[in-house]
Amino acid sequence: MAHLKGKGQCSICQIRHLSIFSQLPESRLGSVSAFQPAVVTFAEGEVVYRQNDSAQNAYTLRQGLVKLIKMLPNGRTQIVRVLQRGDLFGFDGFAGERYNQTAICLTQAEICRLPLDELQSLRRAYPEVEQAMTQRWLMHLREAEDMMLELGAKKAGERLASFLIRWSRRTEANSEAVWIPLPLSRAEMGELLGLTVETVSRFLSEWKRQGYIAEQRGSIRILEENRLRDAVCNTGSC
Amino acid sequence: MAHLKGKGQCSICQIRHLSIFSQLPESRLGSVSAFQPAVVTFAEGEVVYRQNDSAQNAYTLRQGLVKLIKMLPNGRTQIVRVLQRGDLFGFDGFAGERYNQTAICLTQAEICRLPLDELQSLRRAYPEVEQAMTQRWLMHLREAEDMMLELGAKKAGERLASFLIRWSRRTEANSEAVWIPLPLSRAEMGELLGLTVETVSRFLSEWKRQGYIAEQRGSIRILEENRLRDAVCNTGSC
DNA sequence: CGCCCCTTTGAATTTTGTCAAGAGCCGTGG
DNA sequence: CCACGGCTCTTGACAAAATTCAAAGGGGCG
Repeated sequence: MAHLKGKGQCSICQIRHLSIFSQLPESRLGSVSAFQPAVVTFAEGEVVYRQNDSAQNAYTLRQGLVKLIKMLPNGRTQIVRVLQRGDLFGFDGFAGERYNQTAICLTQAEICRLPLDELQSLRRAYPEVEQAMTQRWLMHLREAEDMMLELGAKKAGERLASFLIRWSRRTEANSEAVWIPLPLSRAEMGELLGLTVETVSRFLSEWKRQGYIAEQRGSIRILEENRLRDAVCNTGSC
Repeated sequence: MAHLKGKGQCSICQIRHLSIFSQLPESRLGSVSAFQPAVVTFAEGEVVYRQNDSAQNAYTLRQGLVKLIKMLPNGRTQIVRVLQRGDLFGFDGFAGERYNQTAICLTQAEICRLPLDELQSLRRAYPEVEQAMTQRWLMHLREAEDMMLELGAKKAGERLASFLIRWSRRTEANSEAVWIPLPLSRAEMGELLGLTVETVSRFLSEWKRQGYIAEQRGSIRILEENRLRDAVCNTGSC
């Protein structure tokens, strides 16, 4: 079960530079009680919040990975985003009253919990915070649009290949021939890309046979990014 | 070619209640020069701005419909949003320097042009404007996520059916048995839903034969919404 | 009227999903 | 430490879905 680790202290937080509070002068962080939010730890697979729950808190991811998913009544699932360190999520309360997705931990995770009303006051009080949030929302909107292009205009192999390349770039500047953690099951990659487990598995196996990629215990290595891209995106689709 | 109609006057603008300036007290609108933005008319098919152009202006749609599209190098395109009266678009300049999509008029359109730097000052000067913009961005983000679910988790018929239903609700509260303008070609519906012209055409023909929908000169009428939904979403997918 | 574009329809083909079986991996408990 | 049970992953064969290619029909506009 989710476990309250204690009060966080923004002033000494190691990921603050990645958070929406990155631009706040340090002097502002010391005394204010709003800057001592609850830090909660979650095990792999645990739910942070559920779609349609009433939205009370926003969260900042400190450690680990979290997926945001949406589900159809029949159970088919779509991952709409995979969150990283420093990402703010669960801010749906600013737009409606209920969460619009379900947040589930992909790995063990450490998450900072911010009551929405406090976050609202912080936004009002500190233009830096307001601006950081806006910046992120616009970025997310862009990413969501990019993802619509992936899902709507590319086929299975193209989607999977560009996902792998994007994923590895997101952790490593020079992504070729480096082991990159990829804690997503075949099923989860499928849910992210609108494919079945089997389709994902088939492409990955094929690329491993070809030597374009290598895989090991939840990590992946792109050996031949160009040939991977070429194999799949031969018509200029990536 | 796009044609400058003149200066708009926000104080007497008929769609102001739909715009990001809806909550501004009327007294603020009179004298300020920023509230006399350029009004431009476009013909069907004309481009308002292009992906990767440097972003100088944001726009508010006054009349007509506009699509925002993204394109792959190989020409496959995805419509990421269809804009309505009052919608703000082209605000990419707040997040990067370049437009992230191409905006094309689906019909003849009348569009209000707001230089981004002026809009930026307005945001700073008027919290109502800031708030209205944020509200819309969050809404768009939600819609984008909903669309990802459509594209990733539904099949052709399901996507098309729920698109038609959403589209008709968006114009009419009680959408059944009312003629709703639908100025999208088969190709465009395909680009929106990640399908080919032929697939779209086949489903629509079939539903017309079944009497679920009727069509006439760019308008559509949903005759049997429930049966349409049932026919396609039998497994609870809609 | 004739041309052009959009749409419809059919048939063949490709892509992806479904079903089923087996292999590999991991943690648990004996 | 090993065996067992429950997973995820892989692979094959088949089925379904969607695309592609081709051709013909229709409607609007010059």
